[in-house]
Parts: sequence; C-alpha cells; structure tokens
Amino acid sequence: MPERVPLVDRAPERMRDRPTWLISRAYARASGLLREGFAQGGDGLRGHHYRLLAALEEWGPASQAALGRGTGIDRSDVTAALVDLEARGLVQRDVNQADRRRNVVAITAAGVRHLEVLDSVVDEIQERLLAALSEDERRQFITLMRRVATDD
Amino acid sequence: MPERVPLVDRAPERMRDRPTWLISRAYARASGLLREGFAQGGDGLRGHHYRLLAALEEWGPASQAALGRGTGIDRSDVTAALVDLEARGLVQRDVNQADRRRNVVAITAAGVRHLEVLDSVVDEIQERLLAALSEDERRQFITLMRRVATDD
DNA sequence: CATAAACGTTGGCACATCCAACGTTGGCAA
DNA sequence: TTGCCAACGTTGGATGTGCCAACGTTTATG
Repeated sequence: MPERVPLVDRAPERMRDRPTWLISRAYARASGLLREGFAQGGDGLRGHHYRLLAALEEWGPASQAALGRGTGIDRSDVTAALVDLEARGLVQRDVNQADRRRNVVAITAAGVRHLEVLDSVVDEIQERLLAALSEDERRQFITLMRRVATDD
Repeated sequence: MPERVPLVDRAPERMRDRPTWLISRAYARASGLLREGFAQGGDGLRGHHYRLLAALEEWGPASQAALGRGTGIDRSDVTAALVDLEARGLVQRDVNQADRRRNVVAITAAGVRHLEVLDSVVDEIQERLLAALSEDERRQFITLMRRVATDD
C-alpha cells in the first residue's frame, strides 16, 4: 500500500476543497521552499530578515517601531531580527540624537548586496511554486489571492 | 498618521504581489479566523483535533499510525491530540488485540455531535474568508489553489 | 532464534506570531 | 517647571504548527 497521494489530498473529504485547508497546504509548501532557499543562499536568515532588509532598501532609514508598523512585524521580533542583521554587517543601528528613544536603522552596502541575492532566491521560489500554472492563471491567482488575503 | 493600510499591503513593494507573501497573509487570516471560531464553539480544540475527528468519522476506526499517514499529521502530534479528544469523551482508544502494538481509535457519539458543530463553524469561516469573491471566482480560486498546494 | 520493522509515546527543536512588562526618553498640560 | 502619559527598544514568555530522534513494546522476517 504505497499510498502515493499528494499531501493536499491526504485529508478527510470534507476538508479537501475547503479554502482554509488549501491555503494551509499552500502555505506549508511555500514556507518549506523558502526555508530551503534561505538555508542555502541565505546565510541563516529567514523571512523576517528579508522583509526588513527590503523595507530598509525601499523606504530608507527608519526607526525600529516604524519598521514594525510598516512591515506588520511585532516590535520585539524586529529587535531580534535586527540584532542578527547587525551582527552580519547588513544593517547599521545608531541612536537618533534628535530623539534618543529611537534608533536609526539603515541598510549597509553589504546589506543591499545580500538583499539582491535573497531577491533572486525568492524569485526562483515563486517560479517553482507556480510551476503548474500558465501565465494567465498566475495573474488570476495573484488577483484572487490579493482579495482573499486582504482583511479590510 | 493613522496609516489605514491592509496588512497585506504593509510590505515592501517587491513583496506585495509575490505569491509566497500573499499566501502567508491569507494563511494568517484563515488561521486567525479558525482560531477565533474554535475558541468560541470548539471547546479549546484546534486544527489537529478537527482533522482527526473528521478522519475517524469518514474512514471509521483506525490505528494512530494510519491516522497520521492519512491526515499528514506526525505520529507524535496524533498522540497528543488524541489524548485531548479522549479526555473530552469524543474518541475512544483501545489496544488492538490482534496486534497489541496498535490502538484502535474510534469516534464516539459525542464526538460525532461535536464534529457537526465544528463543521458548521468551519463552514462559516470559509464564507467569511471568501466574502469578497463571487461564486465563479470562488470556484476559480479553489481550482487554482489545489494546483498550487499540490507538491507532486 | 535473531534481527529488523512498526507502533505509541516522550521530549525536544524551529519558526512565526503575539502579548506583557520594564527602564529610558520625550511631549504636553496643569 | 513639574508631573503625567505616551512612545521607544528590549527582554521574556506563551501559543500553534510542523519535524525529528529516541525509547520500550510488540510483531514480522530472515
């Protein structure tokens, strides 16, 4: 009984076509691919690190609280991730002299280079994730997904 | 600066339309709704418990290892969830006398009743999750999602 | 009969998410 | 100016989901 059944179908029938189930399986697959990709080309960094590097590159230097609000990452998790990034020299943190409660966080040149590496890793993963879909279907998927993911 | 921006858009631009990002946001929303629903009508049960009850109701009594293989839940997590379910009287476990390594797990009458409650909770959540989509779009979404979630 | 495999169980790790509390610093109103 | 409150960064912890390793027990296989 080899039971060669895709994981998404190894579920009671009443769950198989439920959006919540499909989403959880897609999430498991996507985060597995991301973890794998980051483990290889990512120097031990993870989703939070990538999000923060990208935010800093696009929005310029910011305080940690602003980063948290902007990216939806909890303040405490921002702190932890920035400690890692700073230890790798990908980010620089200084006390804001105009308001000494705040840090000014900026991406470094090495951080920008690393972000570009991560970008290509992440891009390749999108490709693998949607490999089964045509171009048209990919656009549809993204459009529908945006509306499901938005909790207005 | 109220910044009334949906969480899905509170992200660096390079991430906003990436499937991995949209999936992770949809997952966060779906599991939030499920947690909320289970907390109210679910007696402290969670996804694993629901999956196992549904599997037992659909497939009949089974060993724990078979349940794990059938549902994609790790053996150790199956054990933990069944302990909870048994404590609530929703499931019965007996040693299989024909093979004393195995337990025979069966859903009880109370388990079936509880499963029906959970079913309606879960159904209502699908409705809320896809509220923004038309009937046609929901079918499209499910079709596409199945293919993305499948890691053949 | 000896070795290997399957079973249920325990304990642990990793990750993402979220919350509470603390000391520090700054803004603002009495 | 002073006193209170809010924002900041940080620490520590809880939760849920997913894995994996190891163990003793029991069965199957050589």
